[in-house]
Amino acid sequence: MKKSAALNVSRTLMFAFRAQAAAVTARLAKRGYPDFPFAFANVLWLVDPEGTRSTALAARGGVTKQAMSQQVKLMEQRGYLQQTPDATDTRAKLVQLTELGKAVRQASEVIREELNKEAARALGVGSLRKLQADLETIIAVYDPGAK
Amino acid sequence: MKKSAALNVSRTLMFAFRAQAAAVTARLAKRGYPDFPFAFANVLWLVDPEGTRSTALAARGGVTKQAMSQQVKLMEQRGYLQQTPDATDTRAKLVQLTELGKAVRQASEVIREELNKEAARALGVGSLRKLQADLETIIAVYDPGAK
DNA sequence: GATGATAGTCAACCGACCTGACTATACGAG
DNA sequence: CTCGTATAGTCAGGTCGGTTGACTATCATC
Repeated sequence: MKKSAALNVSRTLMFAFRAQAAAVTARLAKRGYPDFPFAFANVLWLVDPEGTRSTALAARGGVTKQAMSQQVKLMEQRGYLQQTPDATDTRAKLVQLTELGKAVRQASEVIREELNKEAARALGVGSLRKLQADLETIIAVYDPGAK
Repeated sequence: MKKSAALNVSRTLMFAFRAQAAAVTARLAKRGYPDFPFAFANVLWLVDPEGTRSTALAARGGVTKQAMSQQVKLMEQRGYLQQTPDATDTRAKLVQLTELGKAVRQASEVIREELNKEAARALGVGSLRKLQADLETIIAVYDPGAK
């Protein structure tokens, strides 16, 4: 009757997340950006071209503004981001990608596509799309209040 | 043409993982085990009835033996686990669930089933199974060397 | 112009992991 | 039997990514 491996989405999800994060950092390293933590890549993906307030980044990233502001500071120190005052609000700063930041982001986009492609090769494009959609459904089910 | 939301399994995976972890801890709290971190639950699931060496737990959990041994120590302090010498090897200890540990594990099993059921309701059982299988495929693709 | 929301910072802390160095026991040659 | 190597586990110290709480400065509104 082979019930297939016990249904444990929890564990699988965790390992999938880890594997994926590890793959991204490994490949970034291979492309000339070693010591570029996965969390940095995450932030990179949240910044939009005109620049974004760190508060907004925090919201998008699902973390506190303090956490995000710390990451931003680190990434600024390392030259991936810069902050410029927001013309429309003296309190606010716009977080923007530096040239270096844009380069890493570019690389990370390529990597993401690579990974997508490899996943699609293993699963089929349809399945991959469905995977993402189903994950989103699950997020909604598990965490009705979240972003 | 609605390309549907950009294919970004990475992000989705992360949020799914977070949502799921949050759901588990929240429900454990609701069942009378507050302050029971998700990581504890993870360890709980790894221990088998006869007891398991912490090294083996580490391997199953995908972490170093030091990390696992620290978790085990914490959980022992809180009364969820106990360690007894392994008769077959003086160096080794067998990690076992205490009564309390068994109770929490029981609760966590129930919760896991709840979550599975809710996910299955939203997706259909077939999709849920496929989701898990596809995630496993992806793990294999992204992290060829891992467990 | 007082009042309350919002942008961001500072400081302290924590959880979960890591590496490196170590001790004690086990075990398979020789 | 003992010697070298492998294995079980600990200790110490550090890192990374996040948290909460308290605060300042600016904005927006009534």
